[in-house]
Amino acid sequence: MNSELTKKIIEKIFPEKLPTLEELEEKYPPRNLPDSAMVTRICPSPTGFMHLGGIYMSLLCKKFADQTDGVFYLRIEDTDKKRELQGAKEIIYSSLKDYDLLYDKNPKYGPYVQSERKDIYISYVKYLFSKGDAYLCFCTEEELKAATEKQEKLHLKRGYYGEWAIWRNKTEDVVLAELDKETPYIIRFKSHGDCEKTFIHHDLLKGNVSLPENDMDIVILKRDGLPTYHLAHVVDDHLMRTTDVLRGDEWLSSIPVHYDLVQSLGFDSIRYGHISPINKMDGSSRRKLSKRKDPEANVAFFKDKGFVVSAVIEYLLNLANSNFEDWRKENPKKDYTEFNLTIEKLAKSNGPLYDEMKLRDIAKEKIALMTSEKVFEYVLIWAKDYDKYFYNLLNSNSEYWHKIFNIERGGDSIRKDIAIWSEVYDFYKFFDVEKFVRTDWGNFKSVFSTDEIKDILTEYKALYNESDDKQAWLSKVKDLCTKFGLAPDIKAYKADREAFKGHVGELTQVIRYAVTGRTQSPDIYEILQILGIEEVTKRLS
RNA sequence: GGCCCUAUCGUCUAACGGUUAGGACGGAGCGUUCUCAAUGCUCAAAUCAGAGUUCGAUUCUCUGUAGGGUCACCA
Repeated sequence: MNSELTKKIIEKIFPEKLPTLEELEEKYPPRNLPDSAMVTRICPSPTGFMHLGGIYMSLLCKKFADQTDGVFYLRIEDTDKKRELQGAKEIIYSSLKDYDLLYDKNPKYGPYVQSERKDIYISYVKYLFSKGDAYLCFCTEEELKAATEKQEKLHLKRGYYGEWAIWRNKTEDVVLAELDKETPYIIRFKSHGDCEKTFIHHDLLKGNVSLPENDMDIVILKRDGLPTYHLAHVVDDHLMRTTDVLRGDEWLSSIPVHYDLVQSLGFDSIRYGHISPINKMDGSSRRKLSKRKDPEANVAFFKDKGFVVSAVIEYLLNLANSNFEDWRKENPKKDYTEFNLTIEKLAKSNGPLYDEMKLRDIAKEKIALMTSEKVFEYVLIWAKDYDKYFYNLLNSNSEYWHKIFNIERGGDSIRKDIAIWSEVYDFYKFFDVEKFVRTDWGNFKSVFSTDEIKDILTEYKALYNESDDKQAWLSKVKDLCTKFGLAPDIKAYKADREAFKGHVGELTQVIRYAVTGRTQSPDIYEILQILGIEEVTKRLS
């Protein structure tokens, strides 16, 4: 190696003013935390929307940090400027806020946006270059593509390695000549491994994994002067003093590269845990939740639909540690933050299938535990953004809607039929007096004829008294049963089916259908009470 | 194709090498109830296949099979 020429190259390709490694170490000192504290991070790319998997990962990282009095931080990985989308960063910030995933913003370890840390990466690239662990590569994309095709034809491993790494051992004067010609270049890492040999990676989730040593001369600095993920994340995780990296298991196979880089940079190695992503069934095969194909991959989906945030969180927690469900059963009122998440119990099998039924069940459970005030509050917030008509309706008569949401709430048998806020209006639509259309009896199935139904309604209208309590109300209904040949109670009917046309249910069905236009509804007495005598009379006519 | 990961009811998963293989969601049925929801009870439903180790294997080993991941100047 000709050190004079090397120096010349360095002068040519690296800016003069760069922070030195010593300065960086000093600027980002080890964190003053107990040994057991976990420093974790979530590193999304601002490419469009917040993925459910991102929330899942953040939730786990934050919990582990919180449980150990550590630190959870957010780093925006925007080194691919081509894929970056306007406003995407803001979506990340607001999604994390929605899910109450507060992250550390201590400026001491910032900035937390990679494009603002360019000089730092270049310093390390320069360091690698100076020690002979990096080199310039002047290959064009066409050349690389041609090489890959050739490798495929010969059934060889694809990539830039060994004898295929044609710029790996070029002499300085050749490199300098290309630089003089201003040929575009990238910087590659000079790998140290032999892919025939293996080493053991101790994974937090998967245990000991035997992997081949790295022999790939990966790109560390791209043509646009920004680092690749591999280099950037290794540098940042070190300087930000990260202790535990939890990430999708699609990264497991790049561990050899990262390990090689860490060694070469002289960093302490940190712990990695590779988690299987959430899957979805696509025909007969399962696949990762896809941005393009699956609306539920986007966390905004859950907001749109009106899923309670805590339900989504608990669903994810349940996927992470299946004992969460038992804990929740024993501690129905506790906040999920009190649950102790453990790495040992983290599901290490294949990615779970997204199960909306299960999510809905959790959501129903959550809503059932709310007071009517809370329900009102949540519905209002949802409707404000997604259903203006309903929003105005709620505001115009909030007392009325409070009563509606209080139907069969707080007693022994709490209703559990609302899972998402977008279903609320349809469920209680018949309370919308303005829009209520007179019941069409055409499809009504009953033991009674049309004339009999008319009679029932007339008689019922006459004896309905708004001030009756539930007992009085029920006994009046039962009285009417006798008159129309129905059994006042079901037991009597079952004892002697021949003696009656049916039981009390037949009669309440007529009333229900007249008042709500439906054959199914919550407690009919409460509905009558809330609608008020005037409206009831109108609907019974 | 190379390398890596994974394999228990339909789904999410439990089970120091010894259990009638447990729970939850979903499904079915019954009871209760004015309908629905809820609730209570009951039922159906699984260890991928084959070898090996062992007194004994869901659990350990190997082989096969199947699924998933990864092989970018994207993360």
